Amino acid sequence: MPGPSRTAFRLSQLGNFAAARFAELTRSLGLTPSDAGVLRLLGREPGISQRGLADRLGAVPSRVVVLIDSMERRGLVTRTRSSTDRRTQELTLTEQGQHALLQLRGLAQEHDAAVLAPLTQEEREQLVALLAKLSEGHRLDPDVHPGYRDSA
Amino acid sequence: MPGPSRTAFRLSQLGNFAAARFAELTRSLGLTPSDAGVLRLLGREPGISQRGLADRLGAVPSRVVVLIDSMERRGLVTRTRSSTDRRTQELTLTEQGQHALLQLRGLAQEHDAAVLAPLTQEEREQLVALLAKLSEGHRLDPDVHPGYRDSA
DNA sequence: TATTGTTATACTCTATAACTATA
DNA sequence: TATAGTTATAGAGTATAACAATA
Repeated sequence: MPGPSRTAFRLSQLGNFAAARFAELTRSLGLTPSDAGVLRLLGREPGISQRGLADRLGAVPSRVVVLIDSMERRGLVTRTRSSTDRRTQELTLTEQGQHALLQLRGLAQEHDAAVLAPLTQEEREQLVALLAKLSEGHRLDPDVHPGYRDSA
Repeated sequence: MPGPSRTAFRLSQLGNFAAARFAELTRSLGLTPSDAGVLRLLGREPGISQRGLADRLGAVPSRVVVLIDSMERRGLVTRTRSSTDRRTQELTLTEQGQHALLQLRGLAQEHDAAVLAPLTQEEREQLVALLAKLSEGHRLDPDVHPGYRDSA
């Protein structure tokens, strides 16, 4: 009666649970999950263009415009025209943006602990290894969480 | 440099990946992920009311109305007024709905195999056990995939 | 001509609130 | 008075398409 084929379902269900909890935490910093994704990426690739960001996020350029509009308004990122190609905007984190990123990383650790709480230390290590292997097998970008998109 | 606190992120990323792939499969049956959730639940609890379905899904009653409207139009479910309480609608799968549910289960198995492909048989069993423990620890409903909702 | 970013617009999904009918 | 279901409406989030500036 337990039935086969429940593992992917469970994975997806737990992933959704974890994402929802994390979204809640980000909101406590005044951020949306999308904001958090941009902060993470800009922390790793400062100076990236909007087009580059769109490609990394798997988003459409117009989506990046409204996203960056909002984050710029809130003082998290700055746009500066590239001197070598004046069509492109170079995106960088402000000090406030870097501060938000640090806070975010702190929350991510608490979040991790909360999500993994039901497991023993040994089980956590097993899980880490298994998820890493799955991620690599499916060629998922370690820095990007699509958050919604179809996988096509 | 690898940094801590990436497990929940990975879980969420992989869950999203799995959900997106499955959504793609359901579309090949002409179903949305929401449809799939209703089919699963109605398969297990035939005759449930719209209110009961809303509670199980964690959705609002008006959401169930449009969902069932659409599925009824497509011949997947029927509404029948309860004879004991004529306010409530009893929801049941049509033959076509049951057929769709069977197809869905077949797809779920293929999906499972594809998602778990990077792992050995032993690793898969480990993963199943770990995810089950996590699910139980967080009291997730084994039949319901919220798909979006905040976890509050 | 092609590309970056922008704007205007529309679509999808979901929720809130007001309403009807039964209880 | 309370509950099941419905309708009408609005909001958030995202995409598509037309456009301006620059290459």
